[in-house]
Amino acid sequence: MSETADRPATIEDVAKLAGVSIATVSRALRSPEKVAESTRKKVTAAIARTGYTANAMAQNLRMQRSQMVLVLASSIADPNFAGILTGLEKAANDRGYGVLIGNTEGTTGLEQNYLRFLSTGMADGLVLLTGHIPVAGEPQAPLTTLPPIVATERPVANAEICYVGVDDVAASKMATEYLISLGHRKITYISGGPADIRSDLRHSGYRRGLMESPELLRDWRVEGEGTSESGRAAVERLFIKDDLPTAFFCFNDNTAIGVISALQLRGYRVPEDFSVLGFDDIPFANNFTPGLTTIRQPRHHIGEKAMNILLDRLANRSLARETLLLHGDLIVRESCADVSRKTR
Amino acid sequence: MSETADRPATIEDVAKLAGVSIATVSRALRSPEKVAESTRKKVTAAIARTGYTANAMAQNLRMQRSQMVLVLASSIADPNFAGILTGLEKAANDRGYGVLIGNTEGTTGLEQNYLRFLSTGMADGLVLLTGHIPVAGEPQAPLTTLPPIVATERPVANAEICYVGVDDVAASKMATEYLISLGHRKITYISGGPADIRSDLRHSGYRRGLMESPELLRDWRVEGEGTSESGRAAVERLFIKDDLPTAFFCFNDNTAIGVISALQLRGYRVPEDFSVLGFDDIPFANNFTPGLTTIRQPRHHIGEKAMNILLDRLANRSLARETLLLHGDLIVRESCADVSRKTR
DNA sequence: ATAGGCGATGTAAACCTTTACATAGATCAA
DNA sequence: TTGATCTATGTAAAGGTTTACATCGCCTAT
Repeated sequence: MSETADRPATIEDVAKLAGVSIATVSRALRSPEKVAESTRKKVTAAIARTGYTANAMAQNLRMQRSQMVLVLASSIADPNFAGILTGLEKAANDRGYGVLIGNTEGTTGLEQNYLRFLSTGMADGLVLLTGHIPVAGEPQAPLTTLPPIVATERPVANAEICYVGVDDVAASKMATEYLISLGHRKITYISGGPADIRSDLRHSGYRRGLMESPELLRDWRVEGEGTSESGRAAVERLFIKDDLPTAFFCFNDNTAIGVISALQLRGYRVPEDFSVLGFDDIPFANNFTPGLTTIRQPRHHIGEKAMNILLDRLANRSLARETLLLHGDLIVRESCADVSRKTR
Repeated sequence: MSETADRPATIEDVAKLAGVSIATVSRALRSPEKVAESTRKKVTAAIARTGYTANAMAQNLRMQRSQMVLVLASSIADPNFAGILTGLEKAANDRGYGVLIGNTEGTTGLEQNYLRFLSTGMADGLVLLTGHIPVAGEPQAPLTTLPPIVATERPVANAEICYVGVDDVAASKMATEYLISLGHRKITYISGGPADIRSDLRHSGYRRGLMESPELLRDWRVEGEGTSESGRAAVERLFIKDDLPTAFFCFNDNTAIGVISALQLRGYRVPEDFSVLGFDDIPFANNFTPGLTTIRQPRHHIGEKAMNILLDRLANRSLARETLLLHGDLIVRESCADVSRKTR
């Protein structure tokens, strides 16, 4: 196919071969209706012969954009990350954009560093999974003017930023109501730590669920950190106090797994002795024994929506803030049981 | 800090402010030793005042590179992916490169599409986690000349391509010897499917482990697919045949988890009745009950090494093929027991 | 005193596109 | 026939860098 060239073919090579000017070649590619049928054919043929592909750097320089989006995440290893990234990536790819990833590990130093992609024009927009607006710092340019941003996974506190995520409140309310419907009357909420906004949202959803029958149920929050260790620890603290619920609604699946294993370690069975309900539906929830009853986050969908909103804003320069809360499904597996079957 | 400008400052703005030519500004940044101390100071001051950051597109166009690497993976959700990506990402970032990710989902269509980053010069190099060289196809430029490539996670068959990964053979041999040392004499290997080269490597490591005492042990391979479902299915087939091992060495942790849950479902206990050993040490292996004894892949390290090799090649244009096999550690948890304690 | 050398800086080309504007030819109406 | 209109194409500028080469002082050695 391509000419025997060490250096990739340029638009000029194509023009020469087709016997036209480079402007015509460019037009033949970008706005074919502006060039005569016959000429278009000649150009197409020349492109095929030379194996020409437009140089993205030159295009982007000229057009003042990069067709690239920066995704900033505090932990790539987070079980939710892969699913969201898949969605982000698909939507971006469908619209000719590329996804650049930046793993901040929660440090502002790395975060700073990734902002270079923004300040140098290497990325046109930003997807935030960190939960906070990147801090402007010394070493790099101050980024006085941030590009279009959309947050996913976790909302950004105190900021007018687009957000796409699961409807934490509604989903948690649904989860709690489900536990109530199974006959549970003593339900604790194991939190995800004070720093995580989502934990508060889920807590408030839980409280709304309880309000259905306020005379019977008490708002009972136990602190966790969103890890399975913290789930275990929470259970231990409850046992020490000797005040036990019949059901646990956990901030996330990791916590739920910790809770279950702590209970099992003490010789109790789930769901026969205690019911445990998680959040996220991480890939592993189904492989765990017992299968985890949980709220499924539509991760892929979340990612897709988020990217599409970002790219829309990039295209329109529309600045309307938009918040999109997606429905989370209750996935019933084996970790919750009707309280009447409780044997303890 | 920065001038009140709608448009980002260019090198020209800096030059004007500092009273020098743009060449001098460029030199002050890229080869400071070539410019007089006094001038350098003026330039630095001007840069600070304008908030100048060099335009990456212009730089890259001029220098004929992009400082970007494309990572092609068949599944972002693979439990090994996150760890490797973290390593790739860190090494790239340390050396001023960005990581562009492409999720092929195993389809050649998407794969094709991502190659545009290569043919347009948007990426300088390629990290392959797909296990095969991308196929040259119609729609995009034929990519007659592939950029520097390095494979990780899984080697590329029949190709002279750099590879960085865990030493499957050695690690599997070690795993098998460990089972033997626990007194097991009937050990099956549950494979990862015929298409996966790594499965064969691990199988051959397993066989080498058996060779220590060939008179006692038989090479016993059962087909799986690397999923927990396939692990479950493999166990069921063995029960139907009524020919059971005392220990299972599984292609990966997912399979091992499937094997264990199938055994538990039939009322057996692990490790009391059967020992099960996995591979990968996925993040979940530690949260499973029983804790999974497995081989740990040094994912982060693998990613780092792979990226560094790629960037070295990018810098030197050295074409020497290099294969780097990293040591995998045996992580002893609870899923394997001494056969003398077997109760069945 | 003067040639030669050296250090610091400027000039301009090159990297590869896109696109506003200019031009040329054709068609058409009066 | 002539001017107007329209279509197809070419010319050249612009986008922001880097860097080879030219230039210009100044210092030093003869």
